[in-house]
Amino acid sequence: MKQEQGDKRQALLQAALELFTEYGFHGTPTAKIAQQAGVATGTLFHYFKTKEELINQLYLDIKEEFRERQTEGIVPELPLRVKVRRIWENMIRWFLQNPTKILFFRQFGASPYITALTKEQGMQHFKFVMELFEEGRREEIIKDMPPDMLFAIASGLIETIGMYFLKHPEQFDDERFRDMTFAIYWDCLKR
Amino acid sequence: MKQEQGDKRQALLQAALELFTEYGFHGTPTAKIAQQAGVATGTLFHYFKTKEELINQLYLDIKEEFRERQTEGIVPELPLRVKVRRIWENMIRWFLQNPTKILFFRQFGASPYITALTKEQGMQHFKFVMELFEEGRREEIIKDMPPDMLFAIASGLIETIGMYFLKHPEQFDDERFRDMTFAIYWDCLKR
Amino acid sequence: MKQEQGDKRQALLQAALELFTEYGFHGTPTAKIAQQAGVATGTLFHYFKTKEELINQLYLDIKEEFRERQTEGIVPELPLRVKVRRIWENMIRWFLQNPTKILFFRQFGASPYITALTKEQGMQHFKFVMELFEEGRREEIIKDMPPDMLFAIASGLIETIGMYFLKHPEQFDDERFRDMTFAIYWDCLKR
Amino acid sequence: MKQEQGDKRQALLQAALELFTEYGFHGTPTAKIAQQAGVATGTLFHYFKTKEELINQLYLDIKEEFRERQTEGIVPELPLRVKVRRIWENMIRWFLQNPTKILFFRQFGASPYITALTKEQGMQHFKFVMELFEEGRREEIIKDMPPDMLFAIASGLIETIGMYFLKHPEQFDDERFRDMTFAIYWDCLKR
DNA sequence: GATGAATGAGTATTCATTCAT
DNA sequence: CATGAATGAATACTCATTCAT
Repeated sequence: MKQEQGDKRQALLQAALELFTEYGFHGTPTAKIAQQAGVATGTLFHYFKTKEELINQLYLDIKEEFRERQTEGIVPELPLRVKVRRIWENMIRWFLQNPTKILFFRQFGASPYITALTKEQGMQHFKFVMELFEEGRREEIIKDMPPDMLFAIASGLIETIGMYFLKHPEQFDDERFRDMTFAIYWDCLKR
Repeated sequence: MKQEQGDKRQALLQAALELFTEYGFHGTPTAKIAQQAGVATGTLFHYFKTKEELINQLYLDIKEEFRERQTEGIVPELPLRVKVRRIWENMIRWFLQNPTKILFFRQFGASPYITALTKEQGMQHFKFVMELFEEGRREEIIKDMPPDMLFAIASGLIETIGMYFLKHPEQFDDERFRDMTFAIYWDCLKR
Repeated sequence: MKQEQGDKRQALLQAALELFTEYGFHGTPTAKIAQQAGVATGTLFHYFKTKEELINQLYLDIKEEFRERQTEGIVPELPLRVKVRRIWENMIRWFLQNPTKILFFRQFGASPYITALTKEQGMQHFKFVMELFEEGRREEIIKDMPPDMLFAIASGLIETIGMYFLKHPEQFDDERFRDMTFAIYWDCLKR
Repeated sequence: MKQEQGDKRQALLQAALELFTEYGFHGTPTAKIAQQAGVATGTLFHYFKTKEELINQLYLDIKEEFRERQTEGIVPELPLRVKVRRIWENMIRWFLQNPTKILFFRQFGASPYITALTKEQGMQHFKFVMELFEEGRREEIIKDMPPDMLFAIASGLIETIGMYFLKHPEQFDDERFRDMTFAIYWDCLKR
């Protein structure tokens, strides 16, 4: 029984994620989230002060999970291009395994419900990649451009490619397509 | 007096655009749209059967305007790279002149309010560019990849770059930055 | 063309009758009445100051038509029972030929939309029958009871029988059923 | 405290009944029903999914109450005519004690708001009377006519008589009037 | 007379949130 | 901690009526 600590919280977040991506924030009443999570309506407000807090918490949780996955298998010794490729594959694979999560970002990344503070906190999760790019730039492997431009473009491109593979999952199993799309990504970044 | 034909409809669309990008669909009551457009609440429903129809109509209207601007100054004689560059600049410039319009797409492109039919109709507006890419691919100037992948990536990248310049408008006045960002775009596409 | 005088008024009343019996007063917008009558929305208000006036006018028009039909073929020489029978048949036949009209009364006879004044005016149309009953009472053919009780019961019973035949129109073609139901009616009235 | 179970539901039905008979369905906003019942506007929709459901529930509740009252004091040993008389008086008395309830049926029995299903369910409440009539018909006490005709006429007549006494309540205290009106009813039915 | 675009008050219903149990 | 009945502000949409043409 003790192992159920936080179970309800987690169930609420999961239910919210599924419903939000299918029906949108407004299309998803808190009562329905609670119902799908198998708890009473009041319980949601026990774990999250408001619906907005739930939304923002969900955003941060997903970002955090994303960050953890991103750097799996990365060791310092690897050459830059290999590191970038591995991170790239980590991200795309995570997208394909968690479609609702990337859809969540696509839909709500620009939503007024997500506060500026939350977005800023979410950004913290990408320090590692930004530093990697910066290193590449110093070594004249990566294009010489403002770091935030670089980051914006790289993130946007990954998301776009992820969305594409989400529609054509079978293509990702084909190494040629993986190489082709990574080539696009890399051509963008490299000098 | 006759010049006022459609004035109210236009005013409603404009008001909706501004309010939607600031407060979201749900955060914008129809009454507020009507008020800002300077018409009665009922009038909105005279022109658009539902709020959803207004939203979808707005989407299509903007896409159409976008399409018109996109191909300005393009003549058949120009070499492919020049055509692509010109279209690219047309698009970015239009973004900078119409920030609310690109924000509208960013926020609502994935919204469940925009119907699949509307999105499909919106796609029709990009035939010209798709054919241009196809031509480039046959001439072995542009990467050999599935056309929808190419299109998805190109559109995503343009939007990303547009969003970046929206945050740093002064950089777009500097030719070096324009060249640099177009180079990124072109590196993505070219063989 | 001159023969079309009043055509629109008549068309409006007819459209209103059909729509009211199908959807109720509230379920029938004036715009729909106008549309079905083939006139502009504003035109309705040219002929009837308000929707309520249209309703009340419709009520009176139908009552008047009913009154006209009621006494067809009645001549003073006939014995009382024969007169009553003939009136009875006139009424039932009119019901069967004008189902929407009797439905209109059933549905809206007690509606707050029909003003007291209208109902009183509608009553005037039944003087003839009331006098006939009174005469029968004096001649000790008809039960000795208060005239308004008699009239209420007789009217109620006719309507009930009319509604019954409306559901089973083929039975009215069978003389035995006509006799049977008239017998019920007459048993009510006669001493 | 537990005695308040269902109190709000009952209060809503009672308020609705009063307001509907006075102002009609359309003339009665749900907000007013809630207010008169002493509950919040949202509470109405907690107990009844829609206004229409409230209306139909009210219809069935009244029918059910009517049925319960109808057969009070009826024991099998009584002769048929006495049973019919007692039922008749039960019904008229109930009408006089519950004027809004009979008015409700008069006004809304034919309303499109009351669904066919509801009307059918309401019919179930009259099995007892229908069987009684059927028995009388077999014993050749009651006229030989189709059962639904008999039932329609008997119900219509009771309602008409009830409405009459509602307008002249003092007459019902006079035994002669009770006898007279029952005689009319019975003359209709008996052979 | 006839039109139909425009009006804006009115209404059913939803839903985030509270709180007594 | 958990419940779910109760709340009432908020909102999309309707519709009788007006009036400039």
